[in-house]
Amino acid sequence: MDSSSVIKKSKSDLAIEMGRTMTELRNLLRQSIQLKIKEHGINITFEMLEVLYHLWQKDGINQQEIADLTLKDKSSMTYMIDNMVKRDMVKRVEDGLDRRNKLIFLTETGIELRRQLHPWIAEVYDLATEDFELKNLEYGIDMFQKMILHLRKSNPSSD
Amino acid sequence: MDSSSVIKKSKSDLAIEMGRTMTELRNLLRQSIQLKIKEHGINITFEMLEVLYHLWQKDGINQQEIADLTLKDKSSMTYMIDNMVKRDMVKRVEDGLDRRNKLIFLTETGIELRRQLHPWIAEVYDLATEDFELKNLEYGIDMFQKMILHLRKSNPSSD
DNA sequence: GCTTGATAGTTTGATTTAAAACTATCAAGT
DNA sequence: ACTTGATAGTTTTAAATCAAACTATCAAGC
Repeated sequence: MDSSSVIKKSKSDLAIEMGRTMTELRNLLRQSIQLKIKEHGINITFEMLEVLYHLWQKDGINQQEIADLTLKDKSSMTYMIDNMVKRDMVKRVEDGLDRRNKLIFLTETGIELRRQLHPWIAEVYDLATEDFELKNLEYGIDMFQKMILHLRKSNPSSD
Repeated sequence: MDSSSVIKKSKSDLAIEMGRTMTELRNLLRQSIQLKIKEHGINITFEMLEVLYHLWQKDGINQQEIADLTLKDKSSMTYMIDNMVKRDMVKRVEDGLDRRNKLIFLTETGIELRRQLHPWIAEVYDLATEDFELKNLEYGIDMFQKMILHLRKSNPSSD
């Protein structure tokens, strides 16, 4: 275990390695899902799918809320929603109660897409976590959230 | 543990949640490091730093290898290296042994940057992993690599 | 009511990214 | 030598990204 033939890595080396592995996994997940979408000849990007995913769970939220959920800037969201409106997946509706808001609702097309796409997403994630226990995943999530807390503590500006 | 008052999440729900947390952490790491760079008035992006990081460990590799290490497309690397050459951090050298390759070497400036930047990177990662044991990190890396293996198995094209 | 600060969305500009089509080069088998 | 397939790099194009400056609206306190 501590044999001299094994190169010893420092904690920050390991942390950097974990960051890299994390990115590799995320790229691969995107790639796998995008491949599956393409195989079925659907004209939609991975990023749009991320937005749809949240709308399927809660329809009629505003752009800022979607931006928070997808961890993107609100200006990116203007661009994204524009694009999704063009492709008739969602529609913008003025909020009568607060006229600053534009509420985003799924169109029939957007609702219909769920039937096709949701199983594929689940399939990819299930494949990735094939031989995992629930508690493995919980452990991972917990570790990340701890790291996020540490970083936020020293950099409170970051929401 | 299995109380009816607790909402039960499926494995793929948890996997998706982990994906989100992962992205949040990555954004935050980038943000923290970029802030630190900016505080010290250095004109360099996080992405360039990632390239430098690998060159500091092994100088004189080709663009494709850097792309693999940083998990980016080779066309992104053309753009990136162009930019870094302009800022005199690296130089392109034709490989006499294989004329397809352009070997990337650090300039004096690029070497010098290590002294300043490396401690900051380590500092951010150390902060993030403050109260972690080495084995926590190893556990996380191991979990990611398993997931990557599963995905690659079913999608061998993805290098 | 009016001011002040916060919030939602947009626009603009610059950067980063990947996919696809392309050129050049190498390497292996015939 | 010659073909064939693989590999490295570039160019082009379309998406996606964020920061900063801007408009419109709300909400709280005076």
